[in-house]
Amino acid sequence: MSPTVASTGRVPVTIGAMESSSAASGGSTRREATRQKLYEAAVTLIAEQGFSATTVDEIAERAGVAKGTVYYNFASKSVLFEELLRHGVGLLTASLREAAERTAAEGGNKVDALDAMIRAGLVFIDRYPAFTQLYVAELWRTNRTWQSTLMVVRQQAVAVVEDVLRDGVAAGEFSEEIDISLTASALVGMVLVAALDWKSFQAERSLDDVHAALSRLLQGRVSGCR
Amino acid sequence: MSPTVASTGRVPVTIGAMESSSAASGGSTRREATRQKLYEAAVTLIAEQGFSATTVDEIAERAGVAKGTVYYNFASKSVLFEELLRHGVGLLTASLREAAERTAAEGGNKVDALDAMIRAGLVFIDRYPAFTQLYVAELWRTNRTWQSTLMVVRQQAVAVVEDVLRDGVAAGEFSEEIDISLTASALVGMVLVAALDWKSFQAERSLDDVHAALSRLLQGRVSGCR
DNA sequence: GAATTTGAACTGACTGGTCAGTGCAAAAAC
DNA sequence: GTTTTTGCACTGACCAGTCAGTTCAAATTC
Repeated sequence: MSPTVASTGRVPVTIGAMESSSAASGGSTRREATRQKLYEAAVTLIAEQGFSATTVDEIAERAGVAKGTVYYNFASKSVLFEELLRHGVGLLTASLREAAERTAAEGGNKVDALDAMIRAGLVFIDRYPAFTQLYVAELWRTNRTWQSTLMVVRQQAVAVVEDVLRDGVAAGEFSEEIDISLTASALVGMVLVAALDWKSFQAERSLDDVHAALSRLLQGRVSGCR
Repeated sequence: MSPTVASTGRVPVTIGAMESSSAASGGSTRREATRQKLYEAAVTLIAEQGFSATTVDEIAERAGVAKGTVYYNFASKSVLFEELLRHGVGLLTASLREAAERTAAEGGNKVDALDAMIRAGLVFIDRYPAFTQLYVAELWRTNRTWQSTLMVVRQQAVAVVEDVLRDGVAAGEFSEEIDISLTASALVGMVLVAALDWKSFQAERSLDDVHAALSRLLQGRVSGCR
């Protein structure tokens, strides 16, 4: 699973191994490896500086690859970015869905499922902080070429949360009066911002600390609970 | 309060009137007016495209001003941006603090104060969506010239929420076990993301709808409340 | 199994264009 | 007459994308 990367002492910001056309055949693993390196280089640079401020030369240099290679592997700078987005959000939604299904299999209720998804979200952000940062920075922008990609990808992620809320209402666990989509957004925001603040400003805290704080908030154990 | 803007049919994205050195003296209002126009132009363009992708020529053009005027009024493109940030967050914190103080004066408890601040946050985002968007996009970035400005400004805003939480714990209204800073971050995130999603993807909803959904979440009336 | 061919992968110098910031003389506003 | 704005030409740096050429491992031929 972990990619075979050259010996940079950098923090692993891997966006996971890509399995696509070359799964069964022992075929072009080389190409996948360079694409992976480019993803890793691009994700941190763009998270730090933004898309426009990051040059293709920088990405190539950090990936340890010539500029031409970038264009051999991706049609353009924004295509590279779009594929990075799609790939990263794919990992996130898979992880969220897995968390929800796991609690269901273990006989947990829907609050447990939400709680497990919060943890899965935190684990994801803990592992891929740069990706998360970049995602948040681009999500609400308009007028950009990858806008449609972003919309699709956002909907995938939010839908997982919405599904759990819907099931919870159907099962009588949540009030019928909750607004599914607004509540889902709010929950996502809660996790996203708390986690980014955690990573940026108090990195010394443990994941369990953050999870505990968010759980408390979710279960209304902060504000009295009438 | 509402600025005297030229006759563009554009949505008012004003960042409020600036009172600084020219408060008492009836002095150079003219200069302030062009600065205001530049803020308005810059905030929407940067929100849409990002800082680096926005050119000074564009800003000048949208403000209906010559390029030279931009540099007559601001030392550089990033100085313009920094002052925009400081100014906008100043408005936000003032509004949050005012909401908290108003409920206190009316004899409300701390949950009421939080609720009022949620509403104040929503009202702010409703009025200045572009500013909010731009703020979120930049907040967690590192390695940029205005990083320190951003940190200061963030701390101001979060501190208002933290103060209310601290008071609530002291008054025995909130559990002693809550983590002040993490909870504050989470609450801010809840409002921020829900509101941005509202403005971006379901602009037809009313502010009251959004407020109601967030209130419910705050008071734990979503997840059973045991 | 040595010699030769093939082609996917990669390279990096180069091009055409863009943009932040400057300089300044003249006009307008106050 | 001072402050502010205008218009516009100019510079130097920077950058996305191109392309002719290189590399090398595997396939093919003899």
